[in-house]
Amino acid sequence: MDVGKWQTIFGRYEAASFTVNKRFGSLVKEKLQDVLTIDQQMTLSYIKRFGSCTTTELAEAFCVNKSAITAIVTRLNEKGYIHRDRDEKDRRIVYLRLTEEGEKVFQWADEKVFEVVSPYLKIFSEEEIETFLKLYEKLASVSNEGAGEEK
Amino acid sequence: MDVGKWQTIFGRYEAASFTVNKRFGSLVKEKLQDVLTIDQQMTLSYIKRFGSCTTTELAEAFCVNKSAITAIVTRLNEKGYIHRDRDEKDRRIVYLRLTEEGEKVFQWADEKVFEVVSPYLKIFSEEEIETFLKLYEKLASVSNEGAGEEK
DNA sequence: GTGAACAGTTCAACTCTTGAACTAGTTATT
DNA sequence: AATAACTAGTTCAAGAGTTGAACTGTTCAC
Repeated sequence: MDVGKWQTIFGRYEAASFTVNKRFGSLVKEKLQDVLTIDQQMTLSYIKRFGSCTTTELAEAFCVNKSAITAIVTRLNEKGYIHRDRDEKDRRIVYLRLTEEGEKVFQWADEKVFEVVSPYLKIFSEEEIETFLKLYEKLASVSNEGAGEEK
Repeated sequence: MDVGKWQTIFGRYEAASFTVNKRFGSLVKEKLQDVLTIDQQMTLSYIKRFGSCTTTELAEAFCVNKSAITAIVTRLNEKGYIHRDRDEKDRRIVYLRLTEEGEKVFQWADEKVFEVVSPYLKIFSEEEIETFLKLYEKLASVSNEGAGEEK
């Protein structure tokens, strides 16, 4: 394939991801009202998935500085959704866990996001969605390689 | 398909888009250095695509309040990348256009974004990328329907 | 035991965002 | 023509997320 063709493909990808991200982002934000921001929801989601995790882990997953995570976690902690537990053996490490309240609000928020997004996924046939996800996951997987170097 | 299956699909979609967006976002940001933020780049890109546009148009496309656009445009204007031209007939309307400098910096930034993203797209076969884009564009298209109501 | 490395936090400065209040211009109504 | 209603855009205060530098504690290696 020549250069021009790749530019066309890039342009199409750019346009599609722009639209999907802005639209979904806006709908999700609206659904979560003043309870959680999108970043707060994603933070709870990540911690929930792994049971507990550290600031450093979150910073790597979110591709941001650790201080950005500290800020988000502090807000979630003030709202009573997250615990900060120091490791007994290595006292530098702080484990982040959901509180009871945090579990509840995460459940609620995840349901809301599902309600917003799933109707749009349901317009696809079972075969289409499988094909799409396989390719999207492939993209996610390669974009994740060589992840150690930056930040 | 039953509910559980849709939840699985939703989870897979959530995970893939999270990874791709965070990774690409981080790489693009790094490439654009202190010249442009991602939102500024997307704003220049949108204006470039349509030749000129208004604050209201941008706000709808980006799914944000008009005042958010005013802020971004003001910064781009201070940097000398954007003109504000009042419509002669309807003097409420302000047309936003790229300056010479704006055209140049957009060209540069678009090239940078292309350099970051295209290597990851190139791992797909021609058939795969076409299938993926068709489905992604379908998702973009349906997510864009019913766009008039909100905000 | 000292110095290097690491985990996490604090801080100032910036960008983006909202929502309310506002200016200025246009359209509709009577 | 005068008033009211609407529209385009801006300003402002407040809040969220981000960076990068400087900092506190803690652990590890020599």
